[in-house]
Amino acid sequence: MLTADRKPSQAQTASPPSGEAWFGSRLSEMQDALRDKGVAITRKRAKLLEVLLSSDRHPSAAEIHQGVRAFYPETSLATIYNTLDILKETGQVLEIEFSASANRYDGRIPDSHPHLICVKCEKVEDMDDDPDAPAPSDPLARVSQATGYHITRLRADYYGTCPACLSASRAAAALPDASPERGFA
Amino acid sequence: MLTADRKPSQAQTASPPSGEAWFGSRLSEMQDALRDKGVAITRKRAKLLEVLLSSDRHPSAAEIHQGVRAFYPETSLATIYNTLDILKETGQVLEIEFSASANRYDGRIPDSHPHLICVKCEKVEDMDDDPDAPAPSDPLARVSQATGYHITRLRADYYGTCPACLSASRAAAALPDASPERGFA
DNA sequence: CAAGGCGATTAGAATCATTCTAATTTGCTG
DNA sequence: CAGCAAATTAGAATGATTCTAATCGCCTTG
Repeated sequence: MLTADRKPSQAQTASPPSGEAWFGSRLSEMQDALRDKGVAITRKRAKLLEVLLSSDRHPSAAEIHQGVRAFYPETSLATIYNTLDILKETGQVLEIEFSASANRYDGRIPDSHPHLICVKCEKVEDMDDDPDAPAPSDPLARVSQATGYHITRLRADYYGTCPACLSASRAAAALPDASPERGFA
Repeated sequence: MLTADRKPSQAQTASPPSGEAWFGSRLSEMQDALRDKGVAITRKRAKLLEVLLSSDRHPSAAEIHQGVRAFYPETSLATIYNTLDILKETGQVLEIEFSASANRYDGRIPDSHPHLICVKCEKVEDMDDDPDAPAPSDPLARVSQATGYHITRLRADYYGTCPACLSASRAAAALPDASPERGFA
């Protein structure tokens, strides 16, 4: 089956595999990743991780900022973005991009996965897509039916390096200091 | 099979079903949609459609602006965004959102579909995913293998209205002028 | 315990895509 | 040709994100 995070009333939640030791283990994973990267885990950064994992609403940078500020009022937004960048680099956080509003962050399931996004209230939910579902048919209809959402749009994008850029960077590896690299995260 | 738009050298292209009458028919579709919406198809708007369909690189608003300006130098960016909004509303254009850089637009295949996005050169290509492919297994590996890209991330998001907002708007329909609606496009 | 060093943090400025605003122009329709 | 609504414009406003340069805090070493 295919499920969306629901209010307590509903059955399966997608995000936390089960709802217990999960928090602690994700937290250590993230901390380990930071340590491996060689950056310090300061109190503010630790709190940021906590806020990120505690929220089930895929918070924005500003929301995380507020959460950290509740404990360390002197925290600047720059610190949030800074730490979020590091977490992105280490694959510990998934950035859900929007152009018209603020990005949202998912620290619970850092791997690529589908989301359910309400275009009205801006809720962002994790989604589980079950491999052994019946008929693939129309994904929009299938997801609508399974989640109770009225799905109108699917966004599926693969990010990577194109063949041309791959060979360009291979060439650059030989004689360093070559072509300009612009690009998406 | 699964293919990406390639330079002339390569085989299948994903976007134009075949490469002939396609342009004209897409153009009429878009124009019809605008007419149905009751908005005028001015010379600038007509040129915008042309620019959008001529480009195979998923242009940004600024790039479209330049393209239209080549013919009507007095065109303002506001007109571009304005028309793009109408096209989005009518489902004639697909917006590919980025937060760190400008959005990109796809007028060739306005329906939801996956894209291949090079994180280095920022190229955006349409992708065809074939239903009768062999093993689903790891989508990243599969797409990498099929396209020559080095795929590192998949973004799959479903957009729609959540159950709560659905019932809220049904209620609002009864007694109009109710709850604030914020939301994504 | 002092000095040095370096990463973390900060406030605020800068950037940049997008949206808004208010005024002007355009192109009908009668 | 008058009148009107839609289209268009320049420029200001917004808002998320990034950058900058200065300060701070903490750890190590002498």
